[in-house]
Amino acid sequence: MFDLKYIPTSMYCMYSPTPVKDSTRDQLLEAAKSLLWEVGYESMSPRKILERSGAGHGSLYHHFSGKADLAGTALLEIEVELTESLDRALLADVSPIERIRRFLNKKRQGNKGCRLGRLTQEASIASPTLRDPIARYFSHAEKQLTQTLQEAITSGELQPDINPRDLACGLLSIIQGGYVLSRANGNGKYATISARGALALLDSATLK
Amino acid sequence: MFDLKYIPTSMYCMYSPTPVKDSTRDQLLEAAKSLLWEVGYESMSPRKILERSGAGHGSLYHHFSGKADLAGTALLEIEVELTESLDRALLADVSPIERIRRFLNKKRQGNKGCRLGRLTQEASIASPTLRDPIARYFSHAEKQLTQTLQEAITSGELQPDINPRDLACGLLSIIQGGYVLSRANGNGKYATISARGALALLDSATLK
DNA sequence: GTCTATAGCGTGATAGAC
DNA sequence: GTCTATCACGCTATAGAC
Repeated sequence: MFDLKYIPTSMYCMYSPTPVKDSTRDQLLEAAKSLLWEVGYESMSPRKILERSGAGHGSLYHHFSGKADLAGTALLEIEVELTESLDRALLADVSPIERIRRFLNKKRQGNKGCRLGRLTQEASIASPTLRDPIARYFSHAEKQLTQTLQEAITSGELQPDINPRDLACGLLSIIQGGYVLSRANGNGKYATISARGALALLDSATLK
Repeated sequence: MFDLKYIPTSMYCMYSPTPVKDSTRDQLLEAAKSLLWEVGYESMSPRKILERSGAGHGSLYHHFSGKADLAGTALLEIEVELTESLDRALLADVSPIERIRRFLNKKRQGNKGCRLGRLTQEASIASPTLRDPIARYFSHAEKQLTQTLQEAITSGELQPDINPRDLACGLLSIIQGGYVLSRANGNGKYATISARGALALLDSATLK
């Protein structure tokens, strides 16, 4: 049996023409998703979730087994959203290198951090409920970028002596590290500056 | 008057032939430094600090005004240590590009994260006590890397159309992002893989 | 300089009425 | 499905004896 309750909110549209986004459960999820981005998992107290969602104490523990369960469900939705966004950037409607550029040029909120990457430092991600969505997203991103870079080599756009997987990880890291620099310097622009550095390097490895 | 109490432990050797590293205050600092690396600031409770250091409750609040003060002092020491390590890698005893390679090739503990970068996601770094040492380190690193890359361009090692500051931020980001990937994947090797990607890109931007 | 006792507060969850 | 009351616990800090 396929329990509709466990389908991420962002996927409802695939199954229902009128997605119910204003149920108490959904409001709890939206509150959790925004708090995970703003303050992370450990600092996201039930109190804050209830304040932001407008839900009552009873509702949280009725719809979810607890904080970890709510966060895990929220992370599943975030995973879907980020994965869709990544796949859109890498859509094969332009040349492989052009897709990579589109990915690097994405708008990013440096001062807030990556919605998944920022949770990576917390001790609590040792728990599979929290770790799995994060690990799956990065694993998918690595795979898709590697494949796109491999295509770029095959098509003669990129120097053939470059290891596509190493470069894929390097590019993913630049994005994640750009967030770190942004927060360290208290200046969201560092995410953009770092991406620009990556674009320049990529350019010099590109065969004209 | 220059208060010796505020000289980072790692600098004692410069002033005294027999550095006192076993005082209760120093034990508290060492415990805080290791905990900041392992669990971060917010999860570093006074209880854990006292357990690890062997000090008693009274000592903590005698030597420091509280948790924030202790952490701030510990961060000052970490800042000095990381800065020294960076400067050693960039020592001008080899060619500029070779110095950059030495920096990228440093041994790193991917599964633990950067001792300063990992604190970047916590809400508490809004406080200057915690933010300043982190911001100073990254600012210094950006400056030193930029200068080294500029030298590489001047000496004809690096393509002149590359913006040294953008690239400096890109390289710093790759290191920081490598830590993020390592923790996301639960595999410390990603820090090395990302650095390898950076080295390859740098190679292709280097004039042979 | 270190000890013990204690305090106020927030967290994360449970119980049971409605 | 939501409400209020309540709980045990850990956090961070203070007080005052020694």
